[in-house]
Amino acid sequence: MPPTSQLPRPTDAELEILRVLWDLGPSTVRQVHDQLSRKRDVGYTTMLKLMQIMTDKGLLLRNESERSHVYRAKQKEAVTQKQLVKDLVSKAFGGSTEKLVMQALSSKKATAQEIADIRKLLDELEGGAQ
Amino acid sequence: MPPTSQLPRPTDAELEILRVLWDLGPSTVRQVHDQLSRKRDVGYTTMLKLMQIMTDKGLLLRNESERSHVYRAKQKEAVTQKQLVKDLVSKAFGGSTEKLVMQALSSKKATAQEIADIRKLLDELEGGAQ
DNA sequence: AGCCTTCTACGAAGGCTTTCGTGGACGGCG
DNA sequence: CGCCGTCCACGAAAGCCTTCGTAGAAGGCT
Repeated sequence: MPPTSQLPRPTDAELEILRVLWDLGPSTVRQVHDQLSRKRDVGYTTMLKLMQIMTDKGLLLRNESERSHVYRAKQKEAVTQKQLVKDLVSKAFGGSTEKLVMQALSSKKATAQEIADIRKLLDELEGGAQ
Repeated sequence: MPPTSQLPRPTDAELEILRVLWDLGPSTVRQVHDQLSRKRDVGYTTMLKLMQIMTDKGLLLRNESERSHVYRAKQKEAVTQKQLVKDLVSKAFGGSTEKLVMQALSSKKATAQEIADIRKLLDELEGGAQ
């Protein structure tokens, strides 16, 4: 409903739906349900209800011009991800993005390619900043 | 209660308490409440109830030998942080830690020092891996 | 002993999340 | 037209999160 204010953080189940919509693009409840029920046992009306609530919250947009309504994510994937990271940083890392990055990197073996990618990003950040 | 199984993900309010305990070390409800009520208006019994529930869940340990019970976090800060990052990576980044790191770095201006720290960590990772 | 303060315990309320069952509307088909 | 399958709307149930009111136990002080 609120078009201007900040959207609420999606719950786990909502995030699952968002990921399907980002992947498939605008979809009906049926399509989302078909996709999701491959991974998890979930009822059709459960999906429907969830997507209706998400529309009320402003997380999704709904096109009602066809009999089967077509839903799409209001925000792009990257925007939501950025929001979630920011939220986690503030709530679990005392606001330090660096700590989160260090924790993420040290907890997982990165490939040489990934390390190279991150180095490149660091170069760009350094170049752009100062 | 469950000593062996994986602890549940702390809620936002629980994380707030954990952060105080990691900071102060083992503390009474009174001490946690004093600390937290500087930032937020929160009742004493609310804190108490929350910390009792967290003890039931296994997030906290309680020493009852004194009249004022002394609570401490069961897991170290870094362990919980690692868990939270892993959870977010799997639920919002399709399992790609690299994507989370890129998203985190690009969304915040890092200082030269921070960039240097991260580079150092990358060096270590590379050295250790291959 | 009586009173005051501090603490834990208990329970309940209100809100949110997740799940479905049911029912009514719509459109196609025989 | 009447039936069937698909879809949306509604409401409710169960569980969890967060909050707090109240009561009882414990200890100190006079």
